[in-house]
Amino acid sequence: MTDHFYITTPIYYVNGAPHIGHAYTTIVADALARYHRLKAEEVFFLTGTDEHGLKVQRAAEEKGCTPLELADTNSAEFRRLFEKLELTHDRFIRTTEADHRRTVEWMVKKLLKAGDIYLGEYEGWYSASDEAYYDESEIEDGVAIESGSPVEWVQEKSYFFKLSKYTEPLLKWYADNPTCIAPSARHNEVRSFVESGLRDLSISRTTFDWGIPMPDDPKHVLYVWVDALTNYYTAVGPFTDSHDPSRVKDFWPADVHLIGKDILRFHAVYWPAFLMSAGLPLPKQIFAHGWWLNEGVKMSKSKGNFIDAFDLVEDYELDVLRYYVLREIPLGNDGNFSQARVVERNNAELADNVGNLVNRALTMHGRYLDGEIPATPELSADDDIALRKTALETAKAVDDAISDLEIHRALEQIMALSRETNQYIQTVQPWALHKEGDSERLAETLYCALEAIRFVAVLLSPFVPDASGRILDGLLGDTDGGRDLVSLKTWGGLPVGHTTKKPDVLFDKLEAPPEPAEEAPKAEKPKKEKKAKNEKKEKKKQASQVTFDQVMSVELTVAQILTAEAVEGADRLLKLTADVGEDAPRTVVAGIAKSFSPEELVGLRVAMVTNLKPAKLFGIESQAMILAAKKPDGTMALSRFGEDVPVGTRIS
RNA sequence: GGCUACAUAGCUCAGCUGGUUAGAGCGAGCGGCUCAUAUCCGCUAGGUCCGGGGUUCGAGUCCCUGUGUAGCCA
Repeated sequence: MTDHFYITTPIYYVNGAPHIGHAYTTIVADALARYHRLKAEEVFFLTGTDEHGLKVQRAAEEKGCTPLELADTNSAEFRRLFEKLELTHDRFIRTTEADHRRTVEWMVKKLLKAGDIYLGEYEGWYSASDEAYYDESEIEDGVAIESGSPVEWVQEKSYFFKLSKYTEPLLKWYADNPTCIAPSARHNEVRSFVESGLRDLSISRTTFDWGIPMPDDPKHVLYVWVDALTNYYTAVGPFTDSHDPSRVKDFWPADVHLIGKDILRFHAVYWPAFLMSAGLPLPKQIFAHGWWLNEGVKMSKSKGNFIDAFDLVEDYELDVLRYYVLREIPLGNDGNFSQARVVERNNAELADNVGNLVNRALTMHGRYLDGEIPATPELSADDDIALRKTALETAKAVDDAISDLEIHRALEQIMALSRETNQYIQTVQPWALHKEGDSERLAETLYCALEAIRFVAVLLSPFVPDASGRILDGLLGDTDGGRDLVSLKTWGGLPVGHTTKKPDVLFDKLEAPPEPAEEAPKAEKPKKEKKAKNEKKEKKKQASQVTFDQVMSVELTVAQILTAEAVEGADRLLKLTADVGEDAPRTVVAGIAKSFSPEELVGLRVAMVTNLKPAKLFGIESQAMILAAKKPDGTMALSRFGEDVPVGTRIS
């Protein structure tokens, strides 16, 4: 029987532009979906948009269009993004679609039938822009403390769901299924929340009408959660137009609801309670991932520093973007999105490690064996056997890591295999075998290297699909098989006699982004210019080139630091005096106090610019400039000279 | 204020139920190869495992406590 795998992302609220968070969740889900397809499982990957609610209704009023028109427009943006990201969702669901409405109505009727819904009255401080009620303690001066948005006292009839009734069943579910909420810290968090007692949940509103009406009481529309959460059931459920009865059987319950940590409670408490009430099986896992910081700074509406999802697509190759976000942090942790780190990961791991491996191996294969894949060797050499062992173990380790949703670990394992294959080549030295004319051993070693590369490429393909595909195309051409995870159960899957073809450069090396100016205030992110990548690169190149004369116009001198002291009131400045080979020492103010104490500087011989126009800093005239390198972690390093270089020596 | 995590090499982190000289990647230093995208390979890093107390023959690994950070709750 074929295994089935059902993975969902949240549906995204059509209120505002897609940002890195939307892209991230959906890329992760896409990678997992691709992985399971590669295991020959049947996969259903669902994403979509949440389109009802007061905020959309109001925004539409302001724009002078209908809520549906606004939803159409904004939902299309998400679809456009996912198309650009080349995501492989099986359905993009919209809560305004007819089958979803049918499903929600069915769901509410189930809850009614279970006796879990009653009409009550809700009142409280309500913020329309947050679509949330706030507790008295969360209000200050008429605004919600957390979001800063205005609140008003609202009183309305409302239907309630008897959430309180499910306190014990939920606790039992958590206890019986230790991984149903992940990571484990989230499991604890949810459990302790539920242990503290649950209040019934208001599920309808009368203050707006953009939503799915309450069955038999259309004055009420269903408030966000019953509507939105139910989408997961809609997509594989019995009310879709296709009415394929096997689908709900095969795909329900979901294997993973992937979510951001901000909506954990709704998924880990409300949703299972609804399902219990409706008599449906509960999801196998709800996994809450973390958030990205923008260069170390938390993204927020008030700061306006969200990383625009379309900018990401513009700035990076898809493979590189995917690899970075999947590799850099464990799913579940917060992470820091740093351009410098993207470059490091790309250059060190994708380009130098994998890219160069493929290139060197296929070059030798083409040159030494005319690109023809030799007969599968019986392995006898220790090196060969060890490589095979690592390859097979890596495939297993990757599978284990993925089933725990430890994608970063899976990628780490794949990188280790690539690294070991480089080591293998270095050890067996095919070029030497070629020179010696040992064609038998040469064929064996190249076979092993290429087969290991096949493992790397297949394993990498859910995460870095384009480059992996190109490696496999080069290796396998249009021969059958060898491209899926099933083919990695055994070693020796290369098509014997087939002629390989070296792919074009797999991963371009990227240039490190310029360091942000030392003293520049943390301003909003500068508007990104959306030039073609090549054009950008070319520009950078030109800007970074100077003429010989320009270089020579800078007077660089070896100087010895004589004294050093802190500058009062400036935490990164030091006042130095330095012998530059002139009659009198010069005074220099240098911005290196964060990295060096005055004591450790005295006596050092360093490089200084000695014809820089003097400048006053904190009232002290600086008569030269010390050269320092700022490392990625922000600390500084000085160029240093030994005692053998006389003070005052010109550097050129 | 309550609860729950976390605090390990310059950086990012592994270290399961306690047990020989605490690991990886990156960065840095040195050396080697030349098939390769100035790539690759090898060696080197001597880190109070946040501070303090305790349990134990033995603790980074368990307990208590202090400090710091994060999340959830009130």
